[in-house]
Amino acid sequence: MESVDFLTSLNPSQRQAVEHFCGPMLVVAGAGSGKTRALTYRVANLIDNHKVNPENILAVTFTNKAAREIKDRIESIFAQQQAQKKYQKPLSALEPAIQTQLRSQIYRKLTKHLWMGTFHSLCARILRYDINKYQDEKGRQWKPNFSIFDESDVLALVKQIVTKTLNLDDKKFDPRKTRYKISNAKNLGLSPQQYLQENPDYQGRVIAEVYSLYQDALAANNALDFDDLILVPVALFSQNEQVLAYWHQKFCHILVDEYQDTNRTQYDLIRLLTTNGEPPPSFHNWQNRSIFVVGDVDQSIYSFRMADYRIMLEFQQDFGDGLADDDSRTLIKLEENYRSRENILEVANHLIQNNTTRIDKILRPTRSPGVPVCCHKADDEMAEAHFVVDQIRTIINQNPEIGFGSFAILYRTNAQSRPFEDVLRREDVHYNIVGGLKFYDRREIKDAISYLRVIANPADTVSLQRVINVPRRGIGRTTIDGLNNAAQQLGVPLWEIISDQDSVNTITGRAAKSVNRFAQMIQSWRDRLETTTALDILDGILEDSGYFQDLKQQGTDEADNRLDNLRELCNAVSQFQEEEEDTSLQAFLARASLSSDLDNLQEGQEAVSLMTLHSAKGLEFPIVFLVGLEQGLFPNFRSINDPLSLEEERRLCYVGITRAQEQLFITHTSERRLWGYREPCVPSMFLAELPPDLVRGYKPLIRHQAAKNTTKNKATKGTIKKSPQQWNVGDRVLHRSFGVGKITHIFGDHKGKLSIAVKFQGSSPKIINPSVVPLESLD
DNA sequence: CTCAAATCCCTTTTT
DNA sequence: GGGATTTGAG
Repeated sequence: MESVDFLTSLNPSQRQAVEHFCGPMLVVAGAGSGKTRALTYRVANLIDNHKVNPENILAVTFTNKAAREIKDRIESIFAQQQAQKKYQKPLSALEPAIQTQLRSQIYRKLTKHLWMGTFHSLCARILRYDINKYQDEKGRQWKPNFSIFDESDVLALVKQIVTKTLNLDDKKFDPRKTRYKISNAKNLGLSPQQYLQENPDYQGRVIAEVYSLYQDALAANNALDFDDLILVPVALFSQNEQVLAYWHQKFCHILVDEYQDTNRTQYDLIRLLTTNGEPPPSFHNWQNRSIFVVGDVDQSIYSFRMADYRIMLEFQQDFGDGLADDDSRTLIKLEENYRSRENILEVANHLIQNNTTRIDKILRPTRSPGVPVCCHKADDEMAEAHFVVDQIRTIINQNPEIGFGSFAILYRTNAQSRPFEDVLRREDVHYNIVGGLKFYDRREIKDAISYLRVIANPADTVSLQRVINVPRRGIGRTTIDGLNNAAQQLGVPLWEIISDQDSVNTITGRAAKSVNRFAQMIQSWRDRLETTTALDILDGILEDSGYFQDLKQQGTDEADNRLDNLRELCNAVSQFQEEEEDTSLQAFLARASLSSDLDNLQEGQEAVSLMTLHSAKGLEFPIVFLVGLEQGLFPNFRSINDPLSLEEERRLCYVGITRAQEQLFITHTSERRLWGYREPCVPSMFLAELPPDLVRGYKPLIRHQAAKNTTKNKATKGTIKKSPQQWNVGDRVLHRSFGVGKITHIFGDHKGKLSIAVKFQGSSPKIINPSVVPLESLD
């Protein structure tokens, strides 16, 4: 096979990343620098030029959508290649039928065998094979037909444990906060016992107790939560050498996207798979093996779920050669931005300079300046929405070639979407909203999924209780309590009682007949599990259970809507059956639990996109509206007093700005309805941190004078308080939030921007630009 | 056992 | 303002 010609379209750094074969590699890739392209081509290159078997490649992406897109692109690359080879024509010049045929050949031969997806979906797949080999420290075990509990299932369990089992004051131990603490513990890789050791105080003891009971409950339901999907493989790999060895040998080439947003447990997983759990130097045998990670510390925005960008900063020490950036052979920087107009990029660069925790990295524009960034102040959230929609209309009227799909409205919180939805709907503009109340969170969908879960996993008592009386079949509280009691006494899942006619007849009264009929219905579908498709099971159970009939009978608009949603669910199942290799009910349930709203966002649909800044990560749009830039909203009030959180908010803002290709609008309001009350709003502090000469429509009130001076003379910028300061390695300095630190490096003048590395007590070294972030010398 | 009214969170961000 | 959960009457 001739070499792949896609390499010629890359810049030298990208090409270096793509052609890297064995050994470790860290790619520091700024926003819009073509990192997804590098990742895609690298996989293609491994297969094509290095003859790596696709089965031996593990690629972790941040969303399922990204995985699907990368697979599609790889398919295109090889289909293109085959078209040239077989027909001496470009792919697009061939008959559609031939094109499809080529693509499906590539799919069967190559992309189907790639292990590509999110940490969660890949781990769920691994567990499907091996979870029966796992036992936790308390002897809890799971079976391969485990359920994946979503956030509401999990919260209900924790709530029950806190208020019922332990009879605690739920004011003192808020189930939500307790759940969050358990999740954080899991993301740090801590078991209940380990958590207890680290938190021996009263509160820690209680949380550890809840955590342990919570694990009991999960095990009793043969269920895992999201965090377990990663934690269990890590624990399994740590306790079972053979299992680890198998997966280590299988995954020779590992790629991780968005590495700055991995957490400790995810890192442990990657480390184990890469090193087979062996300490250095023995794992430094990189023959036919690589670990390739891509990320950007400036875009780390998931610390609330325990993501830790220090993991990325430590890559060179962990896996790489540990040399300084310029000397390192295991580090590549992608610093050219191909996405945004220069003006937009400069605004982003200027903002992010205010952060202290950064990697020394610059992002160079490759595109012409374009129009200035536009800032608009609206009276309230309705006026803000009207402004945005007016702008969209105006732009489209002036440029008929631009479609609605070119626009995105990005906000900090999901709650901000409502006014935009209202105005867009009233103005008859198509829009696509990501997040908020998700499809799989709707009541009827959860009911249907619960039926399927009960069929797939008899131990899933949570789902069983959800559907046992839906629709109403006369099985009420007292009946369920009685059955539950019996199950608890015997220490068996509720299903064991329900499925035994004698038990049911003894325990319950009037309802016995209904319970027996229900149990028989579930069992009859379970018997057909192996021989019936997922779609037939879903359709069958919704019919048998009377769920469809109940909704049809109601005849309300709401019921009709629910019926539509259920039909949509059936469509999702049938689409799944067409797409996937493993069409089992369990595989579908895993996909349903792990798919995000974002995964369904179709491109090319001419609709305005609405989503949170977090959801927008990794996406790009020609025209972006960044809305609600108000102090307390963005940055969010919970972050304002914590310097580290505030920096994360700023990174979030940076992510938002760098989504825009051609034009960026920023809006804020004078007042806004919050919980039904009108609250006055102060412009976000981030607005004052943008370069005034590149932003039209915003005059910072406080720093106006200073801003004017600095733009006139860039060389003196930032030395606001003092005359030029001399910094030396070893100096002790004071930072307003990190306290006292010691200078460890001085990075020379870069375009007149000085960077110094400072080690503060209790944190990793920070790169600081002293002309932007005030530092006081103590020597 | 079912339904409607009262109450009680809520708003960070998500796989 | 609004949606989920809980309470109390029939």
